[in-house]
Amino acid sequence: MPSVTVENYLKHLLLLAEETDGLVPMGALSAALAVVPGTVTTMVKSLAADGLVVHRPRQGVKLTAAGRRLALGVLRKHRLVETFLVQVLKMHWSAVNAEAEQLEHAISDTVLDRLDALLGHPSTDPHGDPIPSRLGKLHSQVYATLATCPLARPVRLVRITEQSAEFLQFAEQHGLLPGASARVTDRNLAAGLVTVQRPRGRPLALSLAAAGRILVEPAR
Amino acid sequence: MPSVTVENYLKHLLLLAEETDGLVPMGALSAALAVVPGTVTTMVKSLAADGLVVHRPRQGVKLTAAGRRLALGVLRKHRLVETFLVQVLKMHWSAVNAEAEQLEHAISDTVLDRLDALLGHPSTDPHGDPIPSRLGKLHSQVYATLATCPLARPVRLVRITEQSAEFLQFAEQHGLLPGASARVTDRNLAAGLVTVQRPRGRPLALSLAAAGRILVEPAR
DNA sequence: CCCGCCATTTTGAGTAGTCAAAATAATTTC
DNA sequence: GAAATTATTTTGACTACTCAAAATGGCGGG
Repeated sequence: MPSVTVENYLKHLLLLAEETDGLVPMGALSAALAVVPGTVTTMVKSLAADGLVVHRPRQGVKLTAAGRRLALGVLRKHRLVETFLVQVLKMHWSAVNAEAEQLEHAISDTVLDRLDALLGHPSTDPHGDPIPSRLGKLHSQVYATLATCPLARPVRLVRITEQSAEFLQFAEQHGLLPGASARVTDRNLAAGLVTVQRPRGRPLALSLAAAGRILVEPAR
Repeated sequence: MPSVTVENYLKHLLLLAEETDGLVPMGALSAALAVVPGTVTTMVKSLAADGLVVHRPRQGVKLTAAGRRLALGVLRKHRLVETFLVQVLKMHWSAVNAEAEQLEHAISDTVLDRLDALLGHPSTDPHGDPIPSRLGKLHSQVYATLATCPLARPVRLVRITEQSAEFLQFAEQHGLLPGASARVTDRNLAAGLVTVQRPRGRPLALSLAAAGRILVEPAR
């Protein structure tokens, strides 16, 4: 049975792999886990010895098939627990990430399956992030973001890829929830500013970085 | 924040204190936690240094007020989680102890309060064990058991103080659930045997030890 | 009163995970 | 192409928890 620590290394590796697409640099992992780089090196070598990752020294790490399978299991627990906390316990979506961080390591597969059924086998969590299936399929679609979508066209928000409670509260405050409609009216690369327009709302300015965390699809 | 290990030491100490009423011998704790006695000695000394227990060398341990408060918190989580697993997720009561053993260390007070409200603030868990209140009150009543109650009088089962899945399945098989009615028709101390009669059932023989784990109150 | 038994404590050692800081590579800069 | 910067790895040390096995203390039986 993998330890809590191992599960966290694998989970973050999976999350970082989505972005960096290939080898994850040690520094990125170190930052994500909030441990010093030396610790990551040590730990990654032991994960490699267990066949969960491959380590290219001085270059980075990536998951093996076995490591990915484990990581998907943890991610599934995390996102199903989040969904439960919001839908059944009526918690605020900005608070559930921290809670799920703990519970994902304590919940058994048996309990998870019951939870899944209770929730009606949801395919995304409250942030719009896809929930891996029991078999470890992750229907990860490539979406545009508010930083990259066409100007002036109506879009629907599908996913907020940022977990910090502050950001999520800010997003909600301005109606930027999964499912909402909007339109990017202006994008100023030089200033790093994006202006979005919500139906019946005033224009809202976002940093390019923030806009890049909000995934959208064409409306209608 | 106390570690999982510390929480387990304190919880088992609380449970054992109910039985031994006073100082818990090191050996009992060692057996309950499934670690060698030397480990318990070391650990208890460090708990004592933190003011969570008092250690009388060569005699035993007991909780301080601070230790008891923490232990009651853990027990509350354990029993509320068990109740949730049975009532909401419809799990079998013989399986939930093992699950709760894990979850009790991962669930926050916030989530716990919501769970408590969702369940309607129950006062006992599915085994009939009392759930400590949020303030740490444990309405522990003194009950008779099938090994000590008057002969021939109708009684109602209120609580099964044994968590092993095998025992619980056996109990259920014969209708020995909290809430059920029964009558002790015979008690043979020499043979260590108790005979109980359920309404519309055949007489059932139990060991004295098993009978002592089933708490009852006078029916009606 | 001493012997032996049992529970407990001590001692020495191991595992998992972590940090601080020095050593080493790789990459960029000039 | 040497020097400087930055990422990574090594080394040595620490914490929390555990076990095995030897030492100790208390107690009942003779």
